[in-house]
Amino acid sequence: MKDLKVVFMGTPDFSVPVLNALIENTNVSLVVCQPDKLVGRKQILMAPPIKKIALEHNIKVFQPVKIKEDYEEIINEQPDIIITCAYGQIIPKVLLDLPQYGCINVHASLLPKLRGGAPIHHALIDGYEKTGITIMYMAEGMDDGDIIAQEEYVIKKEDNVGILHDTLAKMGAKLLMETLPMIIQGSNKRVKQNPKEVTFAYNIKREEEHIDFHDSCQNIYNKVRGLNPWPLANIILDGKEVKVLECEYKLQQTHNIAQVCELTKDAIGISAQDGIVYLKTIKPFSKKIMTVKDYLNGIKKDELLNKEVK
RNA sequence: CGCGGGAUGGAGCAGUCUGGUAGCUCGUCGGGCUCAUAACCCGAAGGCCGUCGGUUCAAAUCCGGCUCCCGCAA
Repeated sequence: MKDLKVVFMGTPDFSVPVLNALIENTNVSLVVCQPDKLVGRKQILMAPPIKKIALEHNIKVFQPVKIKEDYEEIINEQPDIIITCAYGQIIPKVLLDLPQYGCINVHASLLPKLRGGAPIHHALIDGYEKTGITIMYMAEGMDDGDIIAQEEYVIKKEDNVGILHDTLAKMGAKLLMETLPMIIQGSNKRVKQNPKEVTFAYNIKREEEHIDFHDSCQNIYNKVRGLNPWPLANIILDGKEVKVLECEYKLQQTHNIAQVCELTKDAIGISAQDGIVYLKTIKPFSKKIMTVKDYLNGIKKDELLNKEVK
């Protein structure tokens, strides 16, 4: 496959293993990613992870603001195949029809489940038992193209976004490499998505990061791990925003929902709809991430008990 | 100059307004109690209070410069 001329389109860390695998096994002639972004308090211009990899390998980089209007450079490249993975923009039809082997996407879910930009987060937040990787042909709609191959991953209780992200990223690179030869030979499967099974995984909105303790323990637990390590679930504790990184829970009868109902040596217990959620690792306002054990060392416990949590 | 929070033994904090002995909850080490312990009791070590300068008889504390960390907004 060394002579296969590939245009790769991707942006964040998730697409790094895929790009690395492609660089190793094919001829990646152009990398397309989102423009550099201003990040942080100091508004430093940061290049996407994919761009750094490309530059290290002396591969051309193209960063159109709107791929919909600005795609000449890709057409001029005359790729045999276009491979995308978490690129972040809808690819125009002109490009979909361009390469002889088509446009292939690596998506982090078992399509047609979890179409959209945040499939890893939603797999956890929405309580899926399994998720995985889909290799697919791209179509004009969002993640609605025909499926070529899938690999399943059974979600473990202790998984969070960080673990799932890294696992699926590697799985995606591996599955793509296994599937690619078949695509070139034309021996691959091609299955339409069942419209009845479609679910969506839209990007996380700010208000979705907040925990409502009137919810069930299981849902709260899923939200906490489904937002860790980024962007983190938050609560208002004693009037200040606190981010929650890790928690446990115990199902039992509760009254006075959304109150600090129990303080142990290393956890803050908050009553939820069907039990108590124990905060284990948090990030208090303006502070660094710390265990609740450390946090409790620095406060007066009587003042926290029975406080309302929003 | 976008808005705000912060820096104090190894950890998390109080003390700063109102200048005058370095405090609290842990951890560590030693000893005791106990069948035993992450429990309890006794004891110890460990700090240039972020940094540089100023005011003062005296600065963690007041004034000014700087560095670094965190959240929001983008």
